[in-house]
Amino acid sequence: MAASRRPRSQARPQGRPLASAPGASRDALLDAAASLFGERGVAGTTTAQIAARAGVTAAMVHYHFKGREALLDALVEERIGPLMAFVWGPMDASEPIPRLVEGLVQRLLEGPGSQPWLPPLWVREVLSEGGQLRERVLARLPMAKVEALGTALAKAQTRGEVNPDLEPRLFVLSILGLTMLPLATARVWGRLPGTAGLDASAVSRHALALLSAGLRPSRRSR
Amino acid sequence: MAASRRPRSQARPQGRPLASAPGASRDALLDAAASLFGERGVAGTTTAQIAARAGVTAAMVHYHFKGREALLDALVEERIGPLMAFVWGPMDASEPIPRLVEGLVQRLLEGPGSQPWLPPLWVREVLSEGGQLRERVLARLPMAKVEALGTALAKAQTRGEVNPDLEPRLFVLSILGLTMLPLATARVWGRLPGTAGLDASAVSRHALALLSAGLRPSRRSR
Amino acid sequence: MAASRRPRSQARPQGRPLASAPGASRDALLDAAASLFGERGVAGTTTAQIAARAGVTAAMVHYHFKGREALLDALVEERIGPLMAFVWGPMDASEPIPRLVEGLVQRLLEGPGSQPWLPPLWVREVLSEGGQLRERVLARLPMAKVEALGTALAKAQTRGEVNPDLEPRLFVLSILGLTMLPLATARVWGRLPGTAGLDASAVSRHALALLSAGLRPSRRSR
Amino acid sequence: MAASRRPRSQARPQGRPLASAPGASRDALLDAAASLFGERGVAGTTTAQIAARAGVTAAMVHYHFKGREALLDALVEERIGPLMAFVWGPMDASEPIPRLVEGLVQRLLEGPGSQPWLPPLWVREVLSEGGQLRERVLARLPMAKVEALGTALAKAQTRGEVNPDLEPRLFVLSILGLTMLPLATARVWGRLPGTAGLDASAVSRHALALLSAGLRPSRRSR
DNA sequence: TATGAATGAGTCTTCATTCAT
DNA sequence: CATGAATGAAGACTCATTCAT
Repeated sequence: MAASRRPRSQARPQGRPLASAPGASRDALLDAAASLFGERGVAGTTTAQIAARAGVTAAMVHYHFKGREALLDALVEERIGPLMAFVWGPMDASEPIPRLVEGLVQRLLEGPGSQPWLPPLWVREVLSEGGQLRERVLARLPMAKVEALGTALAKAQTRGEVNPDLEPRLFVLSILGLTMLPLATARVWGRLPGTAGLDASAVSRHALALLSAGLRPSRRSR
Repeated sequence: MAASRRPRSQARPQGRPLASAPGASRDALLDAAASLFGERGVAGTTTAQIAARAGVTAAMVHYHFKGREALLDALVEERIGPLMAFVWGPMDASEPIPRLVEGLVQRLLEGPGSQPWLPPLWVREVLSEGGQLRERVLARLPMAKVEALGTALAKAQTRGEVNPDLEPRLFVLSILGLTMLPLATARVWGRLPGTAGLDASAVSRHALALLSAGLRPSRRSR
Repeated sequence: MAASRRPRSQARPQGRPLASAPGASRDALLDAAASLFGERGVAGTTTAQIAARAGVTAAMVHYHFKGREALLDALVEERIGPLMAFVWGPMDASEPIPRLVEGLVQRLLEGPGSQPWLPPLWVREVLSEGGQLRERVLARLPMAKVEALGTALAKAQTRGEVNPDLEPRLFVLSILGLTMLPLATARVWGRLPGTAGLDASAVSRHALALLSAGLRPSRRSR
Repeated sequence: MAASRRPRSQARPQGRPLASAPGASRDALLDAAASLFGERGVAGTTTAQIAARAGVTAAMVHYHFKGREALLDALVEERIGPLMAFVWGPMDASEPIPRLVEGLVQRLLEGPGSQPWLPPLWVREVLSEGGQLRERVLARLPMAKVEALGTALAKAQTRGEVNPDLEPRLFVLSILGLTMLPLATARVWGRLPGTAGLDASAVSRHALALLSAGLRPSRRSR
C-alpha cells in the first residue's frame, strides 16, 4: 500500500555519494517508533528504545523532533494520517450499503492491515480509553465520512434494505472490531491450536461473511 | 454481578467497631489498580497513583503485595479470573449455536461489561500484542471451552446449520470485537453526535442482531 | 565459654508452664543480631532480618529495645563486653612476656573464638575504619590492660629479653591479626585446597609458634 | 605506586583545551567509591554519596556503569586487580623463604598499603565473611601463586630451614594480618596514647621483625 | 547531523519506626 | 508480649531532555 511508503528511496537524489539520504534517520525514527509502539504500546516504549532501533542515539529524537510529544504528532501526521485517508477517502456514501461496507473492509485490510504495527497501535492507543494517540487521531478522522456511513445505513434500514435491528451508530465500531481487532491479536491468537494459517485474507473473508449476512434483513421481517 | 464480589465484606464479624475491615486497604488497592489500569493502561499507571486512589501510601503496595508484578498477579487472580469463569463456566457446547452465542454475549455484558474498567483493560492489556496482562490472563483462560465453541461451530457448518463462510477459529474474537471493543471505547465514541444513549444494552442488541443474522446460512446455500 | 551464655536455660523458673521463658525473645533477638552481623555485617543486616531469625516480628525490636541503635548498645554490653572481660580480665602484666602472650592467645581462642559470629564481627565492625561498633566497643575496652601489655613488652625489650625490632604499640594488633583474622576468614580460606581441617586449635598453634619464635631475641643480638 | 595509575591521563592528546578529560567523571566515581568504601564499607555507602564526592549526580553512576553491582565489578577490575598483580606478580617461589616473604611484605606496603582506602576495604569486604567484594576479588586472586607460597614453605620446613610449628596454609593470612590489618585500623589505633607516629614503615619493620624471627627454626629443634 | 556527558524529576522499592489492637 | 497495618524518608534506578563538541 502506497500511502505509508516513505519517498526516501525513489526521491534519493543521485549524484553525491551520501553516507545516508537526507531525512533518513528521521524516517528511521518514525519507523522505529511505529513498530515499537505496536509491540509495547506508547507508554511502554522509551525514546532510548526508539533511537536504538533506529540506530541512533536518544539525543537525535530531540534533534529531529522537539521532543517526545512532537514525535507522536509527527507519527500521527505522517504515518497514520495517510492510512486513514486511504481508508475513508474513496468512500462514496451514495453507493449501496453492501458495496460500501465491502470497500471499507477491503481498504482497511489493504492499508492499515498491511502494516504490522498499526492494528495493535490502533486498538490500544486510539480505541482504548485513555489511549495516548486518541486525541491526535480523532482530530484527524474524517468525521463527515464516518457519520455519512451511519446515515446511509439508517436510511437503508427505513427502506427495508438492511437488518433493522442493527444500531447504525455502532456499525463503524463493528467493522473495526471485526478487522483491526483480529489483526491486532494475531500473534496472541496464534496460540490456539490450528490457527497458524489465519492471515489477513482469512480475516477479510470472515469479516465480510459475517457483515454481509448480518446486514441482510431477516426473512421474517420481509 | 456476583462473581466479582468479595466475600470478605459480608463475612465481617459484627461486634467491635473496627477502624477498618481487615483486608480493606488490600481490596482498595486492587480496586484502585483496576480502575486506573482501565483508564490509563498498566504501563501508564504508577504505583503511587494506585496508592493515592486507594487512600494509602505507595509503600502499602509492597506491604500487601510483594511488588508491582505481584499486584498484577493478584489482580488477574482475584478480579479478572472470576469474571472469566462467570462468562465461560456455564457454556454448554452441546447447545444449539444461536443459544450458545446468545448466552456468551449476555454473560459478557452482565459480567465483564458491568465493570467499567474491564473492557478497556481487556482490549488493551490482553488482546493487544505486548499487553502486560496477556500472559497471565491467557494462562487462566479456559482454553477447552474456547476450543469447544470453535468445534461446535465447525460441526454446525458441516450440518448446514451455520453460515459456511465464517471462520470458526475467528469467531470468538468476533464476539469480543462486537462486545468488549465497543464497551472499551464507549467514552471515545460518545464524541460522535447522537451517541449519548449508547449503553450496554444497546451494544448487546446490536451485537446479537449482527451475530444471529450473520450466523444463519444464506438462502442461496440452503 | 561461660561469659556469653545466656542465663535463660539454667535460670528458667520451674513452675508455671510458660510458653516461653521471660526475656526469651529479647535474648533470641540479640543472638539473631549477633549471628547476622557476623554473616553480613551491621550495615548489611535489616531489623526485619534479625526479627525473622529470632522468630518474631520487626516490631518486637522496638519493644525490647528502643530502636536499632539501642540494640547495638545492648549487643555490645551483653554479648561482646563479657567476652572482652574474659580475655583481658585475667591478664597479669607482671608475668613474663611469653606466658602473658600465651594466656592472651589462649583466652582469645577460647572466648571470642568460640563464638562463630564474633571474629568476623570484630574484624569488620571494630577493627575496620568506620566500623559501626567501633566507638561502642572501644569505650568498653580495658585500655589500662592493653597499655600495660605494651609497657611490659617495651621494658622486656630494654632488658634484652624480647626481640628489640618489634614495635610494642603494634603488638596487640599483631595478636589480633594472627587470631581473630584467620578465624574471621575461616570459610573464605576454606576455598583453598587442603584447608578443610583448619580449626581453632590449628590457628592457636600457628599463632603461638609464630609469636613465641618472633618474640625471642635473635642469636646475633645476644 | 605505578600499578594503580591510570594511563589515560598521560595519553591525553594535547591540543584543544578540554572542559574535562574524557573518562574524567568515570574515574572520579571509581576514586570516590574506593575512598568511601574504605571509610564506611560497601553496604554503608550509597550511590548518592559516591556521586556527591565525585562531584556529579547519582544518575551518572548508572550512566558510566550499569548500576551499583557493575560499579563494584569495575572497582575490582580497575583499581584492586592491578594492586593484586603488583603484589603477587613478581613473586618467585624458588627464592629462599625469607627473601620471598620480605618481597611480599614490601610490595604489600608499597602497593595496597599506599592507597589509604585499600586496607580497610580489603579487611572488611574481602577477608570478612560475607564481604561484598569477596567473590569478585577471590575470582581474580592469583591462586597458583598463593598456593606456591604455601608449598615452598612446607618444603622448607621438611628441609629444616623453617620453623616446623608453623602452619603453611595459614601463613598467607598471617602476612595479611600483620600488614593490612594494622593499616586498616591505623586511625582507630591512633586513639591509644603515643601511637601518633605509627606509619606504614613502622608497620613494615614490625611485621618483618616478627615474621623473620618467627620463621627461623628454634635453636632447640636444630 | 550526530554524539557523549550530564541532569532533575520521577518510579519502584526498602526500611526503621509507630501505633492500635 | 506480640502483631498487622501503616508511614515517611531514603535507596537504587529510569527517563526525557539539554548542551558542548
